Amino acid sequence: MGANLRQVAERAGVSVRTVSNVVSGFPLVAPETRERVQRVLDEMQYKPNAAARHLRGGRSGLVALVLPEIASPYFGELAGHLADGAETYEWTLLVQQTGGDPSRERELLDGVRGQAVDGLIVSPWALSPAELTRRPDSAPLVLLGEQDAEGLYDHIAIDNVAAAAAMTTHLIASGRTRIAAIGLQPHLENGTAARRAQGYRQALAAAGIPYGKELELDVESLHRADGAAAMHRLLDGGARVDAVFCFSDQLALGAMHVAIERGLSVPGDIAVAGFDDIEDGRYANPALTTVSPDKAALAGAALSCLAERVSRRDDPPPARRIIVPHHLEVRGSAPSNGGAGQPID
Amino acid sequence: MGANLRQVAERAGVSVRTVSNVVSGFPLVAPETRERVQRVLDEMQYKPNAAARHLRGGRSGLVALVLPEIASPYFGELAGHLADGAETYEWTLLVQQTGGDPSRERELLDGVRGQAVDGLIVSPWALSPAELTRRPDSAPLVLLGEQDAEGLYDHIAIDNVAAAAAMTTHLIASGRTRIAAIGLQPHLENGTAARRAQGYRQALAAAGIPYGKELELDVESLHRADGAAAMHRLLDGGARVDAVFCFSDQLALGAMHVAIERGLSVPGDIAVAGFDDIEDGRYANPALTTVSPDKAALAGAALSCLAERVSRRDDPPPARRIIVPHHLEVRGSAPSNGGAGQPID
DNA sequence: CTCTCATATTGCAACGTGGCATGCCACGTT
DNA sequence: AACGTGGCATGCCACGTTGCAATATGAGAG
Repeated sequence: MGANLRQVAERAGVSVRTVSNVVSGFPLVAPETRERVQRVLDEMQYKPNAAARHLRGGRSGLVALVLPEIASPYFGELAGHLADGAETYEWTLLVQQTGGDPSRERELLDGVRGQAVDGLIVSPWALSPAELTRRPDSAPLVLLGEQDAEGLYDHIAIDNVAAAAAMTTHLIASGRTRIAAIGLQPHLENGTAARRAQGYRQALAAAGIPYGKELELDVESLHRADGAAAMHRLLDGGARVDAVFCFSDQLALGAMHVAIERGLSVPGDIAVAGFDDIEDGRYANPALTTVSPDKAALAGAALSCLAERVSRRDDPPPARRIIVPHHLEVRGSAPSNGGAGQPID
Repeated sequence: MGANLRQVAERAGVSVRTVSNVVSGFPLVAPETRERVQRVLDEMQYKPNAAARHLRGGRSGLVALVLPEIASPYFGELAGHLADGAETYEWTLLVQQTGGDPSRERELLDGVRGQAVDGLIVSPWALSPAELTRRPDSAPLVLLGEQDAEGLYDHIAIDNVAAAAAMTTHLIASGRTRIAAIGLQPHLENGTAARRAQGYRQALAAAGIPYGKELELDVESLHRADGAAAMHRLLDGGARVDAVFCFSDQLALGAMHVAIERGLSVPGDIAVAGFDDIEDGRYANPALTTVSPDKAALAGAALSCLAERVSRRDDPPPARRIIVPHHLEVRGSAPSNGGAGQPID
């Protein structure tokens, strides 16, 4: 077990307080005292007790990451950036999965581990803006993803409408006209899918291409299996289609798998585009064209926002809406130049 | 902020101790007192203070997961199982990435966040067994993956030798004879790659197929890019090859991507097999044949081992070696029946 | 030689909880 | 009536740390 301040103080022949001063770098300590105490600290391998510090100072050094599931590649990559970045602030990242369960989301928002965290980074799934407001005042919180909770919390996201429109425009420019969308989630209020759908429709409208229900497919969640199932529905439905824009890479990989399994050529018969730029997509066959959000920037902004909010708890700044850059990553599954064959019936 | 015991006690007209007794379910409390106190607790939304409990009781309710990187799909899926399972023990999972850096691994083993965790679940990368022993006595630890630290710590793993042999035998049975291996890591001492290589060679030897250096490819790490690079080296080397067994799914996906990019048919010209059964492989094109470890069992065993070790800190049980089941997941990239064309030169 | 000031060190208290020992009361027994 | 018993409630303390205020020491100025 590590030694505590009292034991070090005894051995060094000074008071506990002085040892504490040395440890915390308080300037008013005589150089020789500091040196002697430091030697004893090293000798006894003193490690500050986190529990005591937390109790005394109210800071735990923990930040909770609340998300639907860590096994999802997008969240995994994001968590990686967050865990790395957290070190800058001397924070440790703690993972809380909600599994998309609203009651669990609510519970975690109210208090993760008995308020023992300095802040929360939350990626909401099922909770509506209204429910987010019903939160008892506890640890600071930043939201990942655009929310309609404008003015209540900081939220960090890319411009989903613009990104979806850009991707749709890219598909149109490459010669596609029958572009389906997979990934609408009408039963959810978190707004992300709705925004992507909005960008998709905007771009179609701008190009004078009609859009409608038969090319818009709902999904329950964003797993590959959902994308696969949606693709089956789409192809079974008999609608003419020469491109599919999926609102996540996982959906896209599922959809593309089914397309190929059913004998279609990608991108020859049908182009496939995704959203998120997860590592899998880069090495898929063909490689997946996708919207690439700057995940490092997303993580960095979330952390710096949270840090500011933690340091100014008495005088909280107004909630901010931070837009992080994104770009299109054009790869084989939906290349720029045609590559399109005839739309299939 | 949440109310504390003292405030609740005042409001309820009892002592702090009695409130504490109610909270902790101590039996010697009169039913009516209990009820009254409980009502006040609910009213004031009392939430126990984790820092104080930790300081008093020495339990933090935190378990650290120490791994190379959370963004890696295998670890992401594992972390998901661990985070779910941790709830059974009222633990919260905390993520520490080492990035494969030995000094960082050492540092984290010595003390995560100032000993503030109840235990550690560690997936070592670069540390040798010898270095693992040089650990100051602190929080209990279980290792993921087979280690040569026999007798020192619990370690939970699948039988890597048997699994690799089984996959190699499967490839042989499907008619392949020139089977390359991608994923050896001679510079690492953690032993996992070495064990898989051992199983691979055993199976080849058992089938009377010679093996040698020109079909065994080293990698620096286990990313898709490493698999891709190795595949380029293999194909550029000009060796005849009709199958590739990669020691991780990520390597396999990278390798398969390159094979297809370079115009080979998978599995026609070359079969590809992986290891880990990550979700990506299931939806790859073609779907990836792989060794599937029972990740839920792995996570469950790690947690239950750790829990036992935590509860018996004074009387620690001997270190155990737990083998978790695995099975072959045969899919399109290396099917059972031939599908093999001629080996390429 | 004393007063002041800056530097250096210290003791006390408190953060919220739970273990321990003890106090108190009512009731039943001798 | 005195005593024992068991149910219930409470006060004190310690866990390790740090903020605050107070004190000790030495140097320099008047």
